[in-house]
Amino acid sequence: MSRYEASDIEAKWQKAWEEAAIFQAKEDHDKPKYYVLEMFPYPSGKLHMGHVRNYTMGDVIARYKLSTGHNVLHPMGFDAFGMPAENAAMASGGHPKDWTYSNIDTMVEQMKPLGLSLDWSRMFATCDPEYYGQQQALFLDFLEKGLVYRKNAVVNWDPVDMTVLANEQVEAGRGWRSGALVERRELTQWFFKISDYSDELLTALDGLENWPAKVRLMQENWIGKSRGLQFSFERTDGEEAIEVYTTRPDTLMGASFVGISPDHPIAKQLEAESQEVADFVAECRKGGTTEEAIETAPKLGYDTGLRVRHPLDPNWELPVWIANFILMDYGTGAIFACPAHDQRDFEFATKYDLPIIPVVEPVEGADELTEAYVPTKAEKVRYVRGFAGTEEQTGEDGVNTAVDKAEAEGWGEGVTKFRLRDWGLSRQRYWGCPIPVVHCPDCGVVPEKKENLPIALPYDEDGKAIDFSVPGNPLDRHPSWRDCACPSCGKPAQRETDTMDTFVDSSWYFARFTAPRAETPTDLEAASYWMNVDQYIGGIEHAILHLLYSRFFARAMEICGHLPESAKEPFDALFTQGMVTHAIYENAERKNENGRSIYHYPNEVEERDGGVFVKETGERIKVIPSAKMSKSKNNVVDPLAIISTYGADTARWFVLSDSPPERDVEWTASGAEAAYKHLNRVWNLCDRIGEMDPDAKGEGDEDLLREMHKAIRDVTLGVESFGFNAAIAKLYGFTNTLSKSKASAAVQKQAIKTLAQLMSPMTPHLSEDIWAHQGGEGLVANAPWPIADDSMLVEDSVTLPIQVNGKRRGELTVAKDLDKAEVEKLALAHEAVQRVLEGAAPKKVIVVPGRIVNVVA
RNA sequence: GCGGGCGUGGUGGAAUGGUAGACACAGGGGACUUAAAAUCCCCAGGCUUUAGCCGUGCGGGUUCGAGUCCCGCCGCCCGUACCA
Repeated sequence: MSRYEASDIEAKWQKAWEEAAIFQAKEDHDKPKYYVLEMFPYPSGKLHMGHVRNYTMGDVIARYKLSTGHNVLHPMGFDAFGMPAENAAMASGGHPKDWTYSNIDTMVEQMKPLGLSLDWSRMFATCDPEYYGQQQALFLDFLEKGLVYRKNAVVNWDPVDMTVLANEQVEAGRGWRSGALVERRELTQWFFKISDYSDELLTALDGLENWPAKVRLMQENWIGKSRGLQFSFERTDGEEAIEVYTTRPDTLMGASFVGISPDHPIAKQLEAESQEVADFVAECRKGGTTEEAIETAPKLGYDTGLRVRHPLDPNWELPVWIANFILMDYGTGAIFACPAHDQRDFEFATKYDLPIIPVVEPVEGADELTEAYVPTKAEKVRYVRGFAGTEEQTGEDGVNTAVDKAEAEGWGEGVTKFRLRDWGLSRQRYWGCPIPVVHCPDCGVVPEKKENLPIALPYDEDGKAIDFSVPGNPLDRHPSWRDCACPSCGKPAQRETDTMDTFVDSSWYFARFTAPRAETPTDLEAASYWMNVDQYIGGIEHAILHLLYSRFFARAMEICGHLPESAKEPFDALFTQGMVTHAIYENAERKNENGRSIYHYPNEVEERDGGVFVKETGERIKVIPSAKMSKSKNNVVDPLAIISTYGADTARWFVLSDSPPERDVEWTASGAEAAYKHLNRVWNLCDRIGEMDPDAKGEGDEDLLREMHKAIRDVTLGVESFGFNAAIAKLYGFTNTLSKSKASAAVQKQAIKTLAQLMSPMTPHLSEDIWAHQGGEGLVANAPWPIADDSMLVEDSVTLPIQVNGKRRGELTVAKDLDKAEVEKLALAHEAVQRVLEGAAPKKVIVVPGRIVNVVA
């Protein structure tokens, strides 16, 4: 009997696949194409279990599709620009480029042993000049089509380091390095006009049937289409009126004040005139730029002293307040506040003692307001201070009649607005794709010429390495790179030193994979053949931004002729997988010198006496289950260690087995061990069957074949529906059946070969070995997927549970097609039913054929 | 704050509105062994015992029937436009 030596067989079969080049994708119009893509990783330098799970899922699909006669494209690359490389350069010297490419090498080394069916010949990194040069060409094309423009936008400003901070570099309102209070500051920045596509991106969501409903809903809410009323409040001082937008014009008679954003032109004018206003606005600008920071900040207001007239009653004057929770980016940057029916306005009015005037109340009558009354728009309410429509109507009708009336009377206009803002792509950083424009004193902003692309990042500065020890963007202080000739007039000019948001890099890589070495962004023929991505797999954290930006990019690329019209929605099907988690072991008896918790590695602790303890010191451990793997919590499990102990097949089997793919999976050492034991059982089973006399007769051939066909049906269904954990449960079941079977050698051999095939998407190496051992032809990776024989799946009898009043009381085994009346008769005659009925007639009997009988007593 | 999701034994989880706990892990018992490991077999939601009762985060509702659908809470996770 031989032993299962994973490392031997895995290396052997990986070599065989490579030699046969079976995963290299070529256009082949005789077969249906299938493009499967997992979201490409950031090259952190460490592969983690989340990657393993993500890529294994994609690999199962890719290998299954290969077996079902598809021409498969399954590429891999790296999302290689971004802040961690600059942070590493800051922390330990070196250059982001060296750090990144060395990490990529490491990660490829770590990925190869997994035996993924990837076409490595198509690999690229977004920091390759060949890639980002084509991205610069796309930018120029977009610019020409009017899809790019410049405007002012706010950034996080660290006043001590004098630098722009990313949102994640702001911790509790302070810069992460300097500790200074962060301010919001305006800069001129580049934008993609994604808002041109708001309606289109919204309505097209309906066509994405193979996307999770939750992702479509999240995008729908993010785009945020709303219909409301836009109108003006006349100022009592006769100056320019204040224009507001509201989605609840029906509550206009509950207006308490008019609020403007601290960034509103009127606020800016007052800021210039009054120190008090300037101080207040400065206070408002403290803190980060995130929506969360702004929305959760304590509400601040300043009464400007300005007064406006209510549009429905010229004698009614309302004060104008500057309020920190009003965003200049949305609507007109000014609102009217109705505290009675908006919780934010309610809190503000309570704080500043402004009137709270109810407009609507529940039809059944109102209590005194202790918080804003906010009924849903579909709910029928009583308008006690309405001005349009009937007294009792739904909020929706109230809004519509209010808009109609305003339009008829000429003081307002119904307007559709979107929450979606244009995509700011400028980053004041080095390690990104340079924006290919030049600032010329005479010609202004001039696009770079395409023949000058790529505008490559400088590696050094006058022979010295780029310096990251000082805050700010090294491109800004790099004269020999920054100084250039104007592409238009040839006079001295300066390059744009902002680089692109890394979301730009990931918004078209899927298209580039179809022709990764093309001299243009895409090769239209290759793109037309391979697009769309048939199955895209990635984390739910990308549900909105990455996927929305990619949808926009596909449209913009289509307009510029880089993608066919059919690729406007680039991802036909989307699957969002969960994270890999691991328990955290927190020391329950001790903190470190800074008063922070101490976390222990899994191998530092042991379980005994019903508790968990540190092996060395015996200190008690608090176990926090299912936490996201994180370096700082010491709960990261290294896939390489698992692979070297058990092999890649074990790691692959385990990450798929225990949890539904869309949910988080908890990594447990015992789970990996169990997966390994199972693969050993399969190995031994193969050995045992291989040693049987080929002519040996046995019993139960028919039964084993039936189970085999059921396994084919169930595993196929599981793989096709992303029910990998369910497929694996079936494979456990079938393995147990086979190992107990006394069937003839020929049938057992057929069964183990089928088992190897069914396992091959998950455990490709072991399956190849079994396949070869049992005399299978060629590679199992190329073998056609088994098809279940329907005639073997038919059952002639069925066991029905019998319920009385919805409670299970017994069961009944009957012929499959026995008619309802007969089933009812048998059920009523059942001893358990008789006992409950006590001779009384049932009120009702429900027979669901093939499923259940329920007797209502 | 806002948007989205999730919550089932000791653990991971299964269950087109139709037998809650499949399949595993950990646990208990047994076989094999001088012994152990490995392997194999059996048991196993809780509480009472031959039959029941209680059980899918909490509280309501719809239904012949709810883990599943609806309403209201609680907790955790993701996103919140410069983390990728």
